[in-house]
Amino acid sequence: MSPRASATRVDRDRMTMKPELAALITTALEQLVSQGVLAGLPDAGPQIDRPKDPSHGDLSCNIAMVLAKRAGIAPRDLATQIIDTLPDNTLIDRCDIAGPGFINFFVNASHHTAVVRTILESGLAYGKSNCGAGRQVQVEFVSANPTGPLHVGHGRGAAIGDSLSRLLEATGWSVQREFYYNDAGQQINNLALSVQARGQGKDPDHPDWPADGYQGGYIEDVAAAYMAGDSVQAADREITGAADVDDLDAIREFAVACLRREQDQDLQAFQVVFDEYFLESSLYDSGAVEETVTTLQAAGHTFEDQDALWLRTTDFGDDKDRVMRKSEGGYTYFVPDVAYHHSKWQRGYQRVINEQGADHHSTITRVRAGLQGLNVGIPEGWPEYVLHQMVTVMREGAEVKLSKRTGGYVTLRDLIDWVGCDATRYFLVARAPTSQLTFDVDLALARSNENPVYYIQYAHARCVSVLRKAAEIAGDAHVSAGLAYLARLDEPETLSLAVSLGRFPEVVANAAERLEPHDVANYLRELAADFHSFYNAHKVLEGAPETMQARLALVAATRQVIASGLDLLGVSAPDVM
RNA sequence: GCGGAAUUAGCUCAGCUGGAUAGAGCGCCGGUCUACGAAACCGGAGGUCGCAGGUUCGACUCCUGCAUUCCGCGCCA
Repeated sequence: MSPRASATRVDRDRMTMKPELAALITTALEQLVSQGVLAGLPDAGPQIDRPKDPSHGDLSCNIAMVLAKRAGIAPRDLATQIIDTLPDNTLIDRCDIAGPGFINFFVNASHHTAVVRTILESGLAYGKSNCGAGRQVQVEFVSANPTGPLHVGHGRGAAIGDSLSRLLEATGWSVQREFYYNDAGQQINNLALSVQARGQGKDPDHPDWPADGYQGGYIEDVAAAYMAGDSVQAADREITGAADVDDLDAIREFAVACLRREQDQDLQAFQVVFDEYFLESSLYDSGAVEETVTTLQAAGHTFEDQDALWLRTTDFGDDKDRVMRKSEGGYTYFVPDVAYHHSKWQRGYQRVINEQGADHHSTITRVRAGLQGLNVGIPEGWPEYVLHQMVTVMREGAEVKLSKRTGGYVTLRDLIDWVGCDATRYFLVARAPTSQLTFDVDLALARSNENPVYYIQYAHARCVSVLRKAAEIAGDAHVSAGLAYLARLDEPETLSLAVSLGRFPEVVANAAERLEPHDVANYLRELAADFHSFYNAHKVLEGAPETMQARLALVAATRQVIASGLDLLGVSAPDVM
């Protein structure tokens, strides 16, 4: 286990009752060692799980089965000895030995409900941790070419990348969000030629239409604006159309600005904000591309063949060598890619995560190989990658393949227009990145519990509604008063909700460590279900005042956790729906 | 052909980095509102975790092979 992973584990466990139990078990094991029953302690601490089946207790431990062989004792016998040796404590009410040798622990109910106080006292800090310890991490995502509107795949990247960033921030990392902007290279020429052709009144059926031209309707809009002399204000530039159909440079600049502006607006509507847009063109301007080539040459990793310059990427695990400089003199895309990642390293990011579509997966080996070839001390597995699979869009039972704006692919803007920002973000982030995603537009619009976004948001709105009603009677006093009566929270549905609330810090830490934001989405679905069950089983605003106040505190804590969890996904937590 | 990802209920998907009788939602069947928000809740039926081996106290999870699907595989980006 790496030092980092080990630090993470300790940090995560500190926030739950797991470490308390782990400490008790470790004490017992030490005792057994001193008695000569065990030869030594295990390398890692005892593994403690939350059983799925309630009859197996609140926590369980497999340590007896792990140590049985080495100790020469039957697992169940060893389990008995461990239980008998456990120090006195208030955490565990009782424990069982089950199956082949599991030790099942039943936690005292007060430890479950105590989390309500913790949540209300910590507020927004509940669920956060500090295993990042303020270290820097860069997350690069979206990085779309400025040749058209963002498509649904970019949307998935935006949702995952931004949520990852939020998770890392919540676990103590200092995150920089970066968008790599491919504003140089052949595809930009194709863009300029396409706009020019439209400016000349040609359409894609015209015999002189550029070979790799972009055919979408948005090209016509750009051409019309350029010829009309419109001004375009994008985040990093303002350009006025020169209206000269022969000036390809002016067209290029104008078109890039137009599409940059459109992407900016899409991302704004999606509530995703970047700290830095890194321009590919700057790598040429600064000489970084040239420098990359000469460094790789000096390091002896290149060779010339058929008038081209090659990098021996096979030295670093690639299946074949790659061309760096084409025989006609230009560089392949992979050279600026290496220069770009080198710049990340030079900027001091010892940890970098690239969120990309899985269709780019073959560049990973190449980029890493190029970075190794530079021989500047970059670790082999640097940078990290999170790859997401394709997205298909379904509507009324059929796949949607056409979009008005592009003439082809469905855009992120289409999705936002159809179902709103919240539902779009939730659905795009709620599935494991490695699985292909079917985005069902009708499902995202449904207002029932088949739609998890509304299901979770509805739970939040319900909490707010109850709290509002209680406040009309006695202000906020009820909630704080309830902390004195948490022992009243003793029904199964109520305890189950409290247990779920207590899991939140583990879920956040684990999702951040595994770089899997969908864990949070799944957790929120379960938490909302627990809340709805509790809500239907027990009237909050009725019964004994002490019970009511305790339940109000529980509701306030639930509201807090749902809001925090939704925020990690970039989804709003409405008070009313 | 090579590389990557996937394969779990009729459908869409989880499965906590090896644990106990594999879970949700939808759909299907049956219940619950003169209402703290029914956008909700409760119950039922539904599975050979693609197939075959292996590793071990224990495999949906790890390893090997096979099958199927998707994505890449240019001196394009």
